Amino acid sequence: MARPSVRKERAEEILDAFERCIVSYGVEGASLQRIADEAGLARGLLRHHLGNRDDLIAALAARFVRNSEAELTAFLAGLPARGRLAALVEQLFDPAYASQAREIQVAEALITAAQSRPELRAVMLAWYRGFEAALAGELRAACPAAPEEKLLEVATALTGLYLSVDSLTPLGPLDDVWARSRAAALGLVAGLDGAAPSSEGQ
Amino acid sequence: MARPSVRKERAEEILDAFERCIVSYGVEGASLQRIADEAGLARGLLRHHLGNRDDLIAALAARFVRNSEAELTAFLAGLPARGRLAALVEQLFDPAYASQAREIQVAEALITAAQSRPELRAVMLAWYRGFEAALAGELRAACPAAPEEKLLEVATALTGLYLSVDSLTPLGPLDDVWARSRAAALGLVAGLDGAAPSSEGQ
DNA sequence: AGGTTGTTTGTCAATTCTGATAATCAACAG
DNA sequence: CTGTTGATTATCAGAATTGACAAACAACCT
Repeated sequence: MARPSVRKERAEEILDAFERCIVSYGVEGASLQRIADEAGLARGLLRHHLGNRDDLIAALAARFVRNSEAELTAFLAGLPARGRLAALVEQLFDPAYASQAREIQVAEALITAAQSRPELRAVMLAWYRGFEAALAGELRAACPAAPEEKLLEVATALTGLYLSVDSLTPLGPLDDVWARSRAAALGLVAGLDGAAPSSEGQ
Repeated sequence: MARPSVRKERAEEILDAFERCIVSYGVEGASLQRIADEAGLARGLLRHHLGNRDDLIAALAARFVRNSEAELTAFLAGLPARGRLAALVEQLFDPAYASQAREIQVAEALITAAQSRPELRAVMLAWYRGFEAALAGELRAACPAAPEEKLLEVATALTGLYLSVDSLTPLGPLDDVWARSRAAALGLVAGLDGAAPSSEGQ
């Protein structure tokens, strides 16, 4: 019938640019003009493809949750069967693997924005709970003998450490913080199967 | 000479309002108008008392570090001699004591802003390092037998958990996250003088 | 070619934000 | 009371932001 649509691609590019701006300026500091410049598009196209500012934020949050859950699933699926938990922590706290650092900074920005945008609250809370639950699931599978509350405790702690270490990236490399967070995370995981740690050390 | 000055008080009120706006909208989303409304003052007075926007941010960051360090010192000084570390963790992760939650959210916002405002980077990095070092000092005094790297590891982890749990407050109460973070923190501290840790160096 | 649909550019007005200055008001000293 | 200094209000112009619309343009179909 008519001209093929690039709407999907453009929408992705715009949301990518939005994320880059959010990392630098926060949600409320990312103006439409900045986003358009960052995406290399005219500002009017943002409106054409995704709507006004609120629509953009809603679209970003929706895509963020969708992609984040997919990445997490893929990440967990890629873990080896043996030494699984160690590998999980190892990669989670590897600054080289931290291409996801931007994702986490976006998450933090969206959580902050939830303070003045209640419609984001449920979305981001569900995201957080999903992340926590996914880690808890891994821990549960690897340490079936550990008490449930202990599993949740470690899952919460791993999530928290992961969030915080990524949120510090604007301050610089901080390799020692990454290393110590990883060491602490390994210690927490090792404490799950008590005196019989399946695989420790690196 | 002349009329007594309220500059100090006004400056404090303005910076308080600035902090409240930052918690809701982030540093770049806190416009001068919003700050003025929040403080109940005319926008012109912000300029009169503290200068332009950059001056305000600089003043806020300076006050934040100053106050935060003073509060931390007072907090540590108020800890009991016996069961000191347990009390420290207990209060650090007590949502009731979380009047400091706003302070931490301000810290996170300033760290985010450091991405686009390099002059904040050194300030906030020093703040973070100071917090970490203060905790490490407490741990060192309480567990002189523990290896230094282990002390730093736990100090980093406690700091990270504390930052992350506060950064989630926009999502709601999350009492379980507080409780589990506290439990994990207590576990980390207990591991310091427990069985000889096979600390894998880095 | 002609028509249809999607894309891009340009422009518009309304609002907000920022920096700056001038004028007004309030407290106090002499 | 009068002058000085600080606090407050009022106002201004320039820039940025946002939402909205219209016209030009490009790709594809019949």
